[in-house]
Amino acid sequence: MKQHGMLELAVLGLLKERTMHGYELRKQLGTMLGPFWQVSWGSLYPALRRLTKIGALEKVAEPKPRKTRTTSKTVKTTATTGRRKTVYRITTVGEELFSAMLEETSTSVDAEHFTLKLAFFRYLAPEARLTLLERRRAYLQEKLAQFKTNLKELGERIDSYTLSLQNHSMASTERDIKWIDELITEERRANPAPGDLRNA
Amino acid sequence: MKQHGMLELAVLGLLKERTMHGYELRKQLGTMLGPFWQVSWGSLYPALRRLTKIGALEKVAEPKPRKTRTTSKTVKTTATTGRRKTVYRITTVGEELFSAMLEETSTSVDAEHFTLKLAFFRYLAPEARLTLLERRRAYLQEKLAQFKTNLKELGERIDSYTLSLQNHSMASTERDIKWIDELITEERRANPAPGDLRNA
DNA sequence: GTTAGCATGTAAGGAGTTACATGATTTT
DNA sequence: AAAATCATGTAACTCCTTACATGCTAAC
Repeated sequence: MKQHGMLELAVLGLLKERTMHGYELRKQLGTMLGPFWQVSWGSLYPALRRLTKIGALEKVAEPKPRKTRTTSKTVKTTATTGRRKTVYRITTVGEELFSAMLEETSTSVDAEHFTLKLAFFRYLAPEARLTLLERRRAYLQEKLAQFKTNLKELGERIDSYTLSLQNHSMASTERDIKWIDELITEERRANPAPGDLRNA
Repeated sequence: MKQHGMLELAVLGLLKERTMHGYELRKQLGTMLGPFWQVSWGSLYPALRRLTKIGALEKVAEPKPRKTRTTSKTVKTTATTGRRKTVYRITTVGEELFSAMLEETSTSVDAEHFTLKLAFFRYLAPEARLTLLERRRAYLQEKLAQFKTNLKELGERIDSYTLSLQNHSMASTERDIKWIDELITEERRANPAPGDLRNA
């Protein structure tokens, strides 16, 4: 039971839709979560092994050891090196692990965790979605308050670059909050809470 | 010669202004770079030791070993444990290290590095500032293009959450670019390049 | 026939975190 | 006198990256 494991959550989530091999997985990661999310081979492949070892994934197509017809030299059967497309499929264990990780609300407040979970929101129950959105909102609001305190403390003795930085960061945070608000509104509209008599 | 060492750069930069002890340093870090930048003790204190060891910092006020008047029990001189406010000062070596790290353009393209360097922009030469700004701009533009490619590739089969995420991220990136543009404009206005005849 | 992209992995290490451990000083 | 906050540090660990190492396959 890992606390973090963002990569593992992402991998499991992608494999829920269809089987894929490592190389493909990496590209999909970039397309789904945006171009800032780039994983290296050095972390992806070990993650796949780990997940396979604990039974969350299984190899669907063993890379058939093939005879290397290396332009008629020595025809050697490269059993260990005969690797080509190790395709992975998620298991029942994996599905459960995915759900557990997705539902764990404790760590999901920072930008990266939140972004990742949002990408798999459709797998979450409506109430869990709202919880997450509200936690994220509260976190951002807290940071916003800290920005304001900072600016007062810094007062005059602050150079133009730092000031510009603070202002830009604050504005970004404010827009993030507005965006979360939109998501919350939309969420409530689609899944009204029991007892919510807004459209009576 | 570390490639990264963001923390060390930040510490040196703050100590350029005035001497500080660890605890104070941590708070200043938060106020200067925004509330998202929180370092833990477990990384700050080791960093201070490292910097001291290589001669970039020096302890300005040894924590005087004092007699612990522990309510008249055994009056023991706690020499090793008698620690209270280890104040650090930057040395000439440290100043040079700071400049070297700040001027190193290679790694400063991601958000965190860029933010950090911007906070110390006044210590950079105008040309170096422009170089950094333009590198960051190019990086963001590249990411923006990737966003657009992604959206085309994903096409229809994308859920509303992921779509919202992509759109928000793209909009953020676009605003970041605009902000950089403003910084560039302001920079050129304040320090016109030789041969720039804009205000002839 | 050689470059570019596909495909998989390992070893070493960097940068930081959490949890632990201790004690002083100030505020309530 | 208790609680909060100031203050410093260590050990173990996590997650990820870079650099290395290998080889296939398609395109030009």
